[in-house]
Amino acid sequence: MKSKASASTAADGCLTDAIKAYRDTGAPLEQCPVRDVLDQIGDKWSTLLMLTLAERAHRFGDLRRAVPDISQRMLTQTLRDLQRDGLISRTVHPTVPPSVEYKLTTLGQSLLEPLAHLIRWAEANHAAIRTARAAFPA
Amino acid sequence: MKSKASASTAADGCLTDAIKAYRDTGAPLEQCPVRDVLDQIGDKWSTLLMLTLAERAHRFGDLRRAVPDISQRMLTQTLRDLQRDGLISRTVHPTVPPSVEYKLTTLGQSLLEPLAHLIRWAEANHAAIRTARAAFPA
DNA sequence: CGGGATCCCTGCCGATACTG
DNA sequence: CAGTATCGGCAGGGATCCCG
Repeated sequence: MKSKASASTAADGCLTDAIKAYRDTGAPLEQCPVRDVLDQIGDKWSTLLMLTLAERAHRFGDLRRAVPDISQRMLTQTLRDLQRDGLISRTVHPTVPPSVEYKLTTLGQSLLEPLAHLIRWAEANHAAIRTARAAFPA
Repeated sequence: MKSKASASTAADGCLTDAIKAYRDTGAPLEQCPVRDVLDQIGDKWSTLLMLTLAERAHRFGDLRRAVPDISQRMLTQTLRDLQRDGLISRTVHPTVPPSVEYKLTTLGQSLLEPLAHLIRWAEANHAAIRTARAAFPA
């Protein structure tokens, strides 16, 4: 990595290496890990549910109450997608009425750490973004 | 923060605090910093362009070549949105033919650091995700 | 309680053509 | 070269109803 004497950490150089290295493989761009992961966590609800489950395991109804503005269709679907990718586990307790518990898997918990950085950045810089946005001409 | 003796870092506790603290303010959920930022970087091209610009400043055509599968409509639009949020700068050189240079702002560069964590996670765990995905019943 | 099935609409995004 | 303008598909996602 060429030194750039910038204020940031080692982030600069490493970032695009990932993309370029992948591009050089000739593999279809759609399978790029960065794109694949970002597609998943970039949807409307995944991250929010991950954060909610980071707190503690939740039942279906708990999640609805924790994220009031999600439709149960999207709740079901997002949970299934997260489970499909191995980020959360789904446990059915054969009680009556049924009870289903969702919790993060080890893989899902490992995602929390990079997410935490992003969230801290969001909180720290949200004001700056909103300011820039307001100052921008229509 | 209650100790949980989990394997992860201090991530767990801090994460949801952000959401909950915001929820408690009674402010509209739509203005939650986490949601707002995620909405922006979660779209199809923003992150990819940020990463490309992390390498070096690019002209419009350079970006098209660097990200081959983006339409010029989305390139224009995504660049404008990123500029609007103060993440990149747009400099027009009054040459003929015109030349426009895009580069990260300081704010944009600061976003690279949390993004780098996410990308490293994506690279490290992409295989696990694909495995889980393949093993999941239709 | 925890979903599945269906209807429908918005807006994201691609393709194409045109301009300074 | 660096855009703008317009059209159109279709997938993301909400609302509602139904079921074990």
